[in-house]
Amino acid sequence: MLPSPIPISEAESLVMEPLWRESPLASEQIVAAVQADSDWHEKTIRTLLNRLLGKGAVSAEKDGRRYLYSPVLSREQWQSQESRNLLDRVFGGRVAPLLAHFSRHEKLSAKDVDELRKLLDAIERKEH
Amino acid sequence: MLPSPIPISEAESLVMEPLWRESPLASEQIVAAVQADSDWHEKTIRTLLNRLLGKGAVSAEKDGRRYLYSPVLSREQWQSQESRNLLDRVFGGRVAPLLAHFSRHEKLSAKDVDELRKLLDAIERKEH
DNA sequence: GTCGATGAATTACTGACGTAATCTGAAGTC
DNA sequence: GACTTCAGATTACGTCAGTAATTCATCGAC
Repeated sequence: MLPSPIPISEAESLVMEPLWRESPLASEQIVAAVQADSDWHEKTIRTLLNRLLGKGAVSAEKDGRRYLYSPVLSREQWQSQESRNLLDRVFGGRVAPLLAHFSRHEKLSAKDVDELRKLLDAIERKEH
Repeated sequence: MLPSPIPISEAESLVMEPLWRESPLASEQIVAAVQADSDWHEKTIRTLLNRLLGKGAVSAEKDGRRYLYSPVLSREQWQSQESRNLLDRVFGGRVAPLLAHFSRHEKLSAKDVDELRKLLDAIERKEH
């Protein structure tokens, strides 16, 4: 069974960020890390952390007087959720139109193009 | 100057759908078209249409006793907005990781792969 | 064993969104 | 011209997200 999607908001994803880089972390460390990239109030960050806990997107283990938090939702799972959501909502669930869109509207560097070509090669080799 | 983004909600995008297929349309036609794909109440659809008007995502021109509506935000512009939003929020603004993600996690048909190869060829030819 | 600090839990407020119901004004009907 | 009808405009209401402030519980300091 695929991991059932855990929807998190954009603000919540920014609180996941430090946990995706390193875990477990104490809330104080999370607050510090998030504040390095934003001007959110400590209270705000703790609220978001608690909501993530409520949703099951992070877990907490008691460490003496405080908790240590770890991600349950992985960054990859989240990226999958969000990508699939865009795909379904905006491109009728089909990948090719999305990629065509990107190739038309986003500047792809020569390096991007090269990398993509290698990806395609790898996919074809896998299919045969 | 790029068209400034007009954020619309998911429900609103479903009301744009018939207008993207054909325009202008009277509200009654829009209601009928949306109801073909959903069970929303007529009032709900008209409310969404009005919000879209307020946001400037559609325009209205008087036609006797009623209005005819046309999209201002094109489907392509909307797809661009949403794609860029995903890219920035989830993939740090870089295209390659997004595509790598798709190639790893989404099933691409042989036809998709072929199509993509052609796109890459076209891009390279344009760049030289 | 009381007091303050500090983390966690609870509560709060605003705006947007989903989902309508109600009100209004003009156009057609009798 | 009063009455109905219907499109559009206004108002409503619960929920969730963003952004906190407030309260509670516990642990260490005196």
